Amino acid sequence: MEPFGGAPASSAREAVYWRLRERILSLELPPGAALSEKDMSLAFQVSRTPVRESFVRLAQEGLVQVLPQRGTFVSLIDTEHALEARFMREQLERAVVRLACESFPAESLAALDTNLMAQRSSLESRDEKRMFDLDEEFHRTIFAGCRKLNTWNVLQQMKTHLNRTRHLALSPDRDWNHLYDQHRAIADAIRRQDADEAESVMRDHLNLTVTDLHELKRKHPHYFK
Amino acid sequence: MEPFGGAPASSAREAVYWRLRERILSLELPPGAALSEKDMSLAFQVSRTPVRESFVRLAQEGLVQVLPQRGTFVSLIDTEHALEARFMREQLERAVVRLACESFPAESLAALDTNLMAQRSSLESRDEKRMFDLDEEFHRTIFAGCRKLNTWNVLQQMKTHLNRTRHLALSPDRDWNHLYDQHRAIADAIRRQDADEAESVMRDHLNLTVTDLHELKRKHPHYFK
DNA sequence: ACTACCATACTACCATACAAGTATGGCAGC
DNA sequence: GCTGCCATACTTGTATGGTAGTATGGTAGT
Repeated sequence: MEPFGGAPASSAREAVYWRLRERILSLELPPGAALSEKDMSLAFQVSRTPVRESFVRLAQEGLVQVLPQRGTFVSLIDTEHALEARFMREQLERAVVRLACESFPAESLAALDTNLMAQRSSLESRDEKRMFDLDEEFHRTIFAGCRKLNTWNVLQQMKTHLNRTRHLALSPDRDWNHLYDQHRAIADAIRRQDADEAESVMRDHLNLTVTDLHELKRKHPHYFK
Repeated sequence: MEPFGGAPASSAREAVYWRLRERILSLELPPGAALSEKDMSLAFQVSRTPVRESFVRLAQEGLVQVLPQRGTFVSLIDTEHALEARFMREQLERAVVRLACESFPAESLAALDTNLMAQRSSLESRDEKRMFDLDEEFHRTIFAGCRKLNTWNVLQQMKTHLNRTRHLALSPDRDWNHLYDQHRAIADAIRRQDADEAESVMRDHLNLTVTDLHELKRKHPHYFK
């Protein structure tokens, strides 16, 4: 089997789930699009059963909406939900970086330094994709050092709605240099155990990348709830 | 159909899901217990399909663990996960109550007052169950007034692991009088827009009800991971 | 007594058939 | 032309049979 490639699949259900999730988050399947168990089972060359079970998972994450006897649709982007995801992230990142200033394992601090060097490198080579991944990894490392990885994972799941808006954003070319400087400042503050400074920089850092959701909603009204 | 009652069910899948969830959270199905599609379908008088789909949902919530070709088991309580749920709740409640002090609709404030009166009433009648529900409702009202209901719902889901420990706890008879006083103090602080006071009381309030998870783990080692 | 093997009885996974509710297009009647 | 009804082609929901992998207990061989 496995007529399609590139998905981390141990079973047909997992394969379908991850493929659908990827297509939804990338807007390849836009909000409001009709999915159908039959069509998907044909497209993925599996029976309706694993497709249905993927729908159950996606519905629980709020990525699709199942209307009994009517159809299954990619859910519209919930602006309120996305805004609250942003709120939760800011509050929790600020709290965690304060924790990091109280106690942070040396190896995690070293990981931050290694990450920063890699950031500098990809900054020079203008590798935006890599810069983006290193950004995520940087923040994740802080959570890991505070033994708050479950919290990080919850945030990741909350961000799904927000992630879909990224592909809509006018992509105002983030100022990666500034982001890098802030990352350095955060790592330094953790090393100096300066909680106030760390939290302050983190707050500014997170508010630097916000996109105007209401403007996006105005530009793409049919994608939003 | 519907040979069992008391479950909010529009479909067999929903019915099985809620019934199972309830039994897991109440420890009627203890951590580690083996479930099986066949047994559950017999017990609930439905086919294996809705049972399987319930398992998918429960697995995504972390309440059960599906081992392919081996079995499905009620997951052990993850102490780390429960502790982080507590952490997230404290941080977010503190942040939200600060928000409430900046701006809070009059009707929500009235709802808090009404709730407090009901608390006083159930305090005198020693109605612990009702007191517990009013406690939840009080906190939920604060989130609602700040338009952070999604955040509240995320917290509720995070708390599932923590909820299972409540039935294990030696139930040291909460000091409902003290909790009531704190609720009053929080509502007053919101009314006076005193953010520092509100956050401070909220912090103490949340830390009042913590149970020692590590001691529970020592007493019931086979229930924990 | 101990070990390796194998039949058997499980398990979850998947495909398929059937049931039941819903939207839609055409047609009869007005 | 317009309205109401109904056949039909959808949709998801449920039941069931077969497949493949896994744990287990008994047995033959050492």
